[in-house]
Amino acid sequence: MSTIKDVSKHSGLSLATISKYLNGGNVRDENRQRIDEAVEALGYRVNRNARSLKTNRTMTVGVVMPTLSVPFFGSVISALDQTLREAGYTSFVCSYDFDRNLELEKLRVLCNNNVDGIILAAQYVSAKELNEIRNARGSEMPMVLVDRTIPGFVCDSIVIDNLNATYGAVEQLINAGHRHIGIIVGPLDISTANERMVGYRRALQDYGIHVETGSRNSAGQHEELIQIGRYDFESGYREFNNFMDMENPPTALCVTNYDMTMGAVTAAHERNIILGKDIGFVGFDAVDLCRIVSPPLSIVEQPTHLMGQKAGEVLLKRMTGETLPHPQVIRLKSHLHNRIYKE
Amino acid sequence: MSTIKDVSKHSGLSLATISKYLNGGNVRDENRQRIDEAVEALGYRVNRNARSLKTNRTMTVGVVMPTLSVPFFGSVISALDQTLREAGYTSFVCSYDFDRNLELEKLRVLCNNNVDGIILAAQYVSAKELNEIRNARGSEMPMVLVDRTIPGFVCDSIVIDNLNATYGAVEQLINAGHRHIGIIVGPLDISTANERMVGYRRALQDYGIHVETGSRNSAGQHEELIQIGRYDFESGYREFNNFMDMENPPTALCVTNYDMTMGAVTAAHERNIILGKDIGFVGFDAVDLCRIVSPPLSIVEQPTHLMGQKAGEVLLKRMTGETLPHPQVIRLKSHLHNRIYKE
DNA sequence: GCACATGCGCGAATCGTTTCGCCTCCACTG
DNA sequence: CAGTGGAGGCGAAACGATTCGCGCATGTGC
Repeated sequence: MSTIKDVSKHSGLSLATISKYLNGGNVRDENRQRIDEAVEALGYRVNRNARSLKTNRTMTVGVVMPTLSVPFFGSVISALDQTLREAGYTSFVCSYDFDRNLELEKLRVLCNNNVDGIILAAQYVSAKELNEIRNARGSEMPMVLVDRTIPGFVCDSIVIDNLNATYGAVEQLINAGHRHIGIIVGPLDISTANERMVGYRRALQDYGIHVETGSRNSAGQHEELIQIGRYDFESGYREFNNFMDMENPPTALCVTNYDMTMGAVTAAHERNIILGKDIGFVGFDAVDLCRIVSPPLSIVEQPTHLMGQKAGEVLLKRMTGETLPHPQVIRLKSHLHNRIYKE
Repeated sequence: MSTIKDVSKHSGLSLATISKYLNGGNVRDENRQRIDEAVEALGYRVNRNARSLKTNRTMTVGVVMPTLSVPFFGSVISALDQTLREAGYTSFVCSYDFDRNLELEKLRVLCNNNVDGIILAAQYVSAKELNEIRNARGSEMPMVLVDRTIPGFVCDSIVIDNLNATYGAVEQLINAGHRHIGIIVGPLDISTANERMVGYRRALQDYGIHVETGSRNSAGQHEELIQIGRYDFESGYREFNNFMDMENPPTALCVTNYDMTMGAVTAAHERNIILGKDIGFVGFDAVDLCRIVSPPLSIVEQPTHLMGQKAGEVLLKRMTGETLPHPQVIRLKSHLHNRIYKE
């Protein structure tokens, strides 16, 4: 592999001159040609490791996500990547596959590999650990959280207005006449899941529906209308069935992410329950799905593309050292596709 | 940020000794402790750029995929990552979003960033370009193709036995009594798509069904039973409708990837055509989906996990310089979930 | 024709590691 | 007790780039 020294020899110019030219500096026209020719002849390409060692910048960004098997994150990443690429950065994506240790490991490896910034959809990692990671190098690593925030960790974040998302969904169900409404949320230690639950509670409250919901069945057991799943297919499937097996099942249901929506729809299908007709239903994210099933589903769609774009923009500002007012938290509105069932 | 020199000063030992210990060498017990203590006290972490500059290895692998919004690739990546991680490598994923230029760019950037190996699901890039990229550095960059091969590019590959996948699917349709069978394939310059078409043709041939299929409509136009889509939702949607609008539409259909299957199912739904009942149907990949729709769909499931794992294993062997017999092409069997429609 | 500003080119130091070859020291053997 | 061998430590030279400060031309204004 040829180095800048070879280019120097081939062109008869000094290292400094070559380097300067290669980094956008001015050289005499004659020398410009000689360098170009030498580079071409030798097939020279800069060694990024050497450059990074010297400059302390890699022009790469690490993206850490809980999984890559869900369209939601794929779509965020796509927009993110495009925004960063336009500014000359390359993004490297890692998934931690919902594994706590892996999440930490990936973050550490990225820092060590000297990315210039990190985009993170955090799940298990604590504020303490994040602070440690962010300051592992001399200066503070630029970082932007997406989709989820970590309580106690002060950081730029791009999130959905989750509260209003479920508020709107539940409100719609109430307007359709429902009073006994169930919800399947994700693990409450994920901020997103928690906020969605709060939105649900508040909607009920505002409409004067008793929130400490659930009734008691004939055995006197409390029948809880807030079920906590794990954001996966099985949770949606299982909790849907649990709801329907209650003595006094809800007449409407809100399911708050993609996989759980898929699970719930599957369970409904197996029980011959027609969503939207037999019970009220609002799902999340599965926009494709709502074109397929019949009747169409009401779905909350999240602005994944915008989210990725904003995250990229904020990170870019931080990386170029632009002084921003304290951590920015951008809250994006989701969109409720409201399909009303008609006979 | 502290360096190995600081550790040296703090511990009173030489650079060479520290480095040796940090890389698994033996030092006296007493020194071991002093180094550990110094590292801890200073929060020292090796600078990977410097290390890579010296060793010419990064312990990272680049993974290049056409998209991250499809579960198929997410699942391959997950298995891949796990396999590589167990061997001490970190994988960085890039998507080229079905963009030809981006595909090239991502590959080049990865090579320049000095990954130790590359996993690629190639689409537009030519054998010539790939050879160039593979040899851009002094030695040949270890590389494994997944899911797709590039004609003329000699390389380890892990692919599906696509021919038998569609052969089996079509055979099943034939056994169910169909004779006028359509197929929606992907762009024929993707090896995978091409092979799937060949499997379709061969099945028809073997069962003595005229292959240069399609009939003529009343206007004398040829009605083609092989439709070429672009592996996306819209293609599936559009081509399904085209088939159904024919004067003499096929009585059964095979759709050969995830997105197109989704598109076709959606179109069928909108036309009130019940797949499996009104027309024979076999889709690809959408395993979740077939639990949802009614009646269940017949689906070809690809062994994504195994594919990722094998790809990782082969790449590891190449990277560690293990001499393998000439390029290995591993062909994995897919699995046909055969759901027979009963009244 | 002279002094001065300006634009370019160059030498050399530096980034943080690894590694080669040599040296020291100690324990063991005969 | 001298000789030997092996383990572990050390100094110094890389790896391939960037960059600081200096010096040499060339061009400008008087």
